[in-house]
Amino acid sequence: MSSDQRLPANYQIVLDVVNDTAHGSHVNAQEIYLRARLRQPKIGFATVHRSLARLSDLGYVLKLDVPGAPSAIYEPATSPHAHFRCTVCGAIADLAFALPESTRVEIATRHGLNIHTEALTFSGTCETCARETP
Amino acid sequence: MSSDQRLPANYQIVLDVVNDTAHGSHVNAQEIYLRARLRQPKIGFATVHRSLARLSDLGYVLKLDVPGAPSAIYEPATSPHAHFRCTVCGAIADLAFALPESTRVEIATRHGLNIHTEALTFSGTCETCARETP
DNA sequence: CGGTAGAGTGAGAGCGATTTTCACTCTCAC
DNA sequence: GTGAGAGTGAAAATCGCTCTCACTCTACCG
Repeated sequence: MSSDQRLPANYQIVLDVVNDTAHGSHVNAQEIYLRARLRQPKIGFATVHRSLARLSDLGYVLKLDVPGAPSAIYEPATSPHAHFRCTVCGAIADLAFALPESTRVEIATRHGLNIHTEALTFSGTCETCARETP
Repeated sequence: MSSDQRLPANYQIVLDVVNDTAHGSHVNAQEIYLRARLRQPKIGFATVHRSLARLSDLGYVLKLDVPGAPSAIYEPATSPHAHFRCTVCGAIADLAFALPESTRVEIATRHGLNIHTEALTFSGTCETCARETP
C-alpha cells in the first residue's frame, strides 16, 4: 500500500472500482469503464484499459482470461484460487483451490521453466443450470 | 472413430489437419486454414471456424484459450495435460500434468458443480528466454 | 513565478480474431 | 427427380482491445 499515492488519479479510480467490486464478482473492462465514469465522467475507454494493464502488471489487480468468456475479467488481487465458468449461464465463480506450491515447483524444475503465474479454470454447468437443463 | 464417416468432407479435412499436427505443436485457426487450403483450395475461412467449433464440441479436437495468446489454439484430443506459455517468446508447451481425478471430484462436490473440462495454464519464461533475458 | 520535459489523457481510428449473413449448392431419403 | 435441410464461401459485421495524436497536466529547474 506504500506507493498508492504515486498512481495517477485515473489509475487510482480504476483500482478503487475493481476493489469495490463485491467479493467473488467478476467484472470486465467495459463494466469497469462504466463504473469509473460514475466517479469521473470524462475518463476514456483507452485510459481504463491502460490502467488495467498497468495495475495488472503491478500486481494490484488480477486479470483473468477465462476460456469461453468473450472478454477478460478482473478481480482484486487476493490469494490464488481457481475459477469455474458455467457454460450455460456464463457465470463465473471463485473456487477456493490452488495448486500446492510443491507441485508448481516440481513442474517448473522438471521442465526447466520459470513459472510466474498459473491459471486454473473449470467449465461445466452450475447447480442452478444443471437443474433447469437436464 | 465410429462416426467419422458422417462428418462433412470439409470437417474431415480440418480434423485431419489438426491430427496431422506434430505432437506437441500448437496451431491456431489461421494456420489450420492455410493448411486446409493445401488440401482443398476452395475451403473458406468461415468453414474452418465452423468445423473447429463443431469438432471441439464433439470432442475430436481440443480448443485452448491460452491467457496472453492473441488467438485460440487447437490440438488433437489426447489425454488431459497442462500447458505453459512463455511470456517472452510466446511459445506454448505441453506439460505432462493433470489434476488428480479425486481433486476434481472433490471440488465439484463441494461446490455443487458439474465439471466437464479443466484448463490449467502456467506462464513465465522458458529455459531459453530465461538465459537470454536475465 | 515562468518554462519545460515527460507522463498522462480522451477521442477516434485501426486491428485482428472470430461470427454472422446470405444466396447458393450439395446430399439424400423418399 | 425432388424438396428439405445441412453445408458452403465471400464479404460484411462485430467486438474487444490497442494505437495514434494532439492536448493537458504535473513536477521539477532555474
